[in-house]
Amino acid sequence: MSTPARRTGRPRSAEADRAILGATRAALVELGWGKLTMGDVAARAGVAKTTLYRRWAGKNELVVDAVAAVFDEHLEAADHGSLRADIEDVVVRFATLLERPETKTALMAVVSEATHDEALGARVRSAIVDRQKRLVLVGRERAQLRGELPPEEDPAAAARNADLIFDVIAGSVVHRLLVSAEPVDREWARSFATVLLHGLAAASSGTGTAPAPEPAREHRQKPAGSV
Amino acid sequence: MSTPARRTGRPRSAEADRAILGATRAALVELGWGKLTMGDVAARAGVAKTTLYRRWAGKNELVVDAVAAVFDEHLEAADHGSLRADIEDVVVRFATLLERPETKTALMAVVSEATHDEALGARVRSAIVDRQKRLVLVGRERAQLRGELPPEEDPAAAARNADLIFDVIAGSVVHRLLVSAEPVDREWARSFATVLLHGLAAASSGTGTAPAPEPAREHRQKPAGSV
Amino acid sequence: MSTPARRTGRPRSAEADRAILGATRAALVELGWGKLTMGDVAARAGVAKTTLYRRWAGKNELVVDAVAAVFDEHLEAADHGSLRADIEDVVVRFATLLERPETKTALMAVVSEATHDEALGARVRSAIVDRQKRLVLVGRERAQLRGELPPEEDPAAAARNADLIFDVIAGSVVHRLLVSAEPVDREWARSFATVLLHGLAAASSGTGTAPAPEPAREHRQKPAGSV
Amino acid sequence: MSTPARRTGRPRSAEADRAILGATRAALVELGWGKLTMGDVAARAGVAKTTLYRRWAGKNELVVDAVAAVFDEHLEAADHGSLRADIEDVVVRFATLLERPETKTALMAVVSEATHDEALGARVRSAIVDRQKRLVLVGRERAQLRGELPPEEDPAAAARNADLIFDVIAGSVVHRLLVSAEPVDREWARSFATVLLHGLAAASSGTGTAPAPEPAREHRQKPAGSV
DNA sequence: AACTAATCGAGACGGTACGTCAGGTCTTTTT
DNA sequence: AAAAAGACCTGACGTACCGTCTCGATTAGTT
Repeated sequence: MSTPARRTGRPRSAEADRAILGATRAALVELGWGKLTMGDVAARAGVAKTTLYRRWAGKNELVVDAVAAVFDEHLEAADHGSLRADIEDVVVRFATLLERPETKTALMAVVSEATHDEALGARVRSAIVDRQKRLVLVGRERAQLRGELPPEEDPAAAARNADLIFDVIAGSVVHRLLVSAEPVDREWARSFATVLLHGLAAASSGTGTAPAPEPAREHRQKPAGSV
Repeated sequence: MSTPARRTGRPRSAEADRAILGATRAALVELGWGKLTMGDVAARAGVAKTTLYRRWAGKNELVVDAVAAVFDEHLEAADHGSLRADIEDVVVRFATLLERPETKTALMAVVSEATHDEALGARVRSAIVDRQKRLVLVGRERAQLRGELPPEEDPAAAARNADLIFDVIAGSVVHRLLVSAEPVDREWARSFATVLLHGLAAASSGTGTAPAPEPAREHRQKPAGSV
Repeated sequence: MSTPARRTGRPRSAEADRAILGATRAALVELGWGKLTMGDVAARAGVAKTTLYRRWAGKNELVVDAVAAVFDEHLEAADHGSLRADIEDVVVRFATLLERPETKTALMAVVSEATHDEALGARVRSAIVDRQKRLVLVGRERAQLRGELPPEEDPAAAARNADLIFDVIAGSVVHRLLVSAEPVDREWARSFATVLLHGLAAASSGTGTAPAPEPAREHRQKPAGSV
Repeated sequence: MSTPARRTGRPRSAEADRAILGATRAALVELGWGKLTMGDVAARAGVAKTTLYRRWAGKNELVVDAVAAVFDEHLEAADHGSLRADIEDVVVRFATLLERPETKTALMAVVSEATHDEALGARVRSAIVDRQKRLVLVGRERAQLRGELPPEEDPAAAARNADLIFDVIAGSVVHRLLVSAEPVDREWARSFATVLLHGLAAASSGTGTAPAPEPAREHRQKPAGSV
């Protein structure tokens, strides 16, 4: 039933697929996105260039698949007993993953290409991004079961909310690591979790207004320019 | 005294610099990062390729400078009377900027390259990223003057905090737009501001612990769409 | 046994070879050596530059081969019934060949380059020069059969002699045409043949001494150093 | 009358001229014609490129002048007591000159360029070639004084004859050295002189016919391939 | 002694060609 | 039919020289 109508001729080597993806990751580590070439990957995999192009449309597609596998392997959401712990954990996990040399460049490069190639964008989202979003959903559900967050009522709102949270988490970590080029350590993760936790609570409680921020009585004598 | 030791030989044409950066931006709009070539930029600027290479080491460096000018022009922090309004405004401004065709790809591409070229990374930060960080500092100060946020006590903590906030804002917007490929509209800006506002309050007050999250009793009366 | 180990992969296009050499000759005619560029040749031949470089190391090598073909086509030694007629004929033929626009510059340019590129020199000799030397050998043999010249006894001396004669003929014609820039017409050919014919007779007869040159009666009263 | 209307302004440095020509020769030795660049010559001479172009139109003109000086220095016709000795001597002298690395390439290169630049051709002839022709004239006159050659009667024929002899001598030596790439040693010079001497005698005596070449009795049974 | 005009060094400039490299396609033989 | 091998076209790369063009700084000769 699943076997897709066995065709005539020599079947594609499954071995080759593995070798190619492996070679791609290895090349990414050694050379980075920019210097990685199809010819080089083919040579590393002990495969002809033709074989590569028979399976992937180009460099972008190949790299997306090669990197997707790495993401799949390393993103699991363990239950740490509290929402804060779960957030901190997922932040650190994601950061660790992004610090691997093969993902570091590849992700940004592929995202960059995706800005003018809608098909590639879709592939990136389905193969890499969306599977991470699952973590947010799982984490929220756990928090709700624990009573740390209120249950959802409107499914659409819930989805929007999850998207927002996901963009905040993933975006912040990526920006910290790849743009600011600063480490995501335990301390940063804790600070970030603090911000997020309070934001989350407010968003979930529907508070559309600013919190009464600790009366903040008389700081106004503070001179400008203090930054 | 300031004149930087007037050297011998024909001085570099300032005109050329302007023409090249302009041509680079034009080419970015028309072709995007990937299709932009040094030869094309030179031709558009009415300049020899060598003149380009005499001033910039390569495509990356050139694009960083060209894009930096755009950022400089469009990032100003107007005072909107409240921290929430200021946040929403900066988010929308930044998103608008990122949606321009010349910045869209260019930024990510350059960040991607910067992951294996430290000098380029430094250039990106000093020419583009750090100047945006100013907005965060200005906004915070205003909020403090308004009494919306408490004054800083530990300068180091203040700096760390500003960095965090900056990564959260910039990262979230970038991720939303370029990775998730969803629009940053007024509504999203509002939701994001809500999250950030509460997180900010908590972070500023030094609350390292989870908020007593509004005992989560009765959120259910809240209508949907609240994020 | 002769088949040179038929290899795998796409074989080189013989068509391309022909097109390239043809294009090179055409370009030489139109532009001359100096203005001929690899890119232009490739374009004329409807071939990629890389294909050119895959087969020839550079302009020099390419031109040698292209010119060699012309020489091959146009140098044949017809039997004109006498040594004098044969010499005159070969001189005129060679001159005609050298006056063709594609050979004119090309030959000297390549020789010039060969003075500091031994491999190129060897190529020039094997592809162009040595095949002309054949004409000398054939002509001498015919003359010997006719009884115009004595047979050779020492093979080594014979070879040396042929080399000498060849250098004299080729060198004189080249110098007349390309250095002195005077035409090689029937009259010049006749004068040259006269000189060579007598010299040949003396050299062949082994006469190492000057001929008794028409007693040369009494010019010696003329004072020396008059110039 | 000779002073060319002394103009105002700073006069050209005679020192520079010397330095440039010297540097050109040095560069020719080290790099050969092809790799010699104007910029390099200027640098070696400690002079700006502008200074070079103010005095010479280009590489060709510069090299012609640089090489001409070398020829001038080294070509003198000493009287060796006999026509044969004079011929051998001039052949060896010329060969020695042509074997110098700076003349070797330069001469052919310049001749090659001259084939499509008439002005350059004229310059080459007046600066280099024609001054060598003098040697032929001097040698012939001496030989006539010695009684080795008959005096000239028709001045036009005499000039034609001198041109022929000159092309034969210079051409043969150049061809031997630069095309055949064989040495011009004493032995070769002797063989060449033998050929020329007899040819000269015949040409001078107006003998337009072949010599009776030593009856050449019965060599015809000689098998082919003897060369 | 001041003026004038050409030269000098330095080096940037617009060009042209170089030879190389990667992307992707096509053709051949082998499996 | 798919695979390995490798030639092919396209197009950009970054470099090297070309010959020209500013510059500011020297030099003579002229006023």
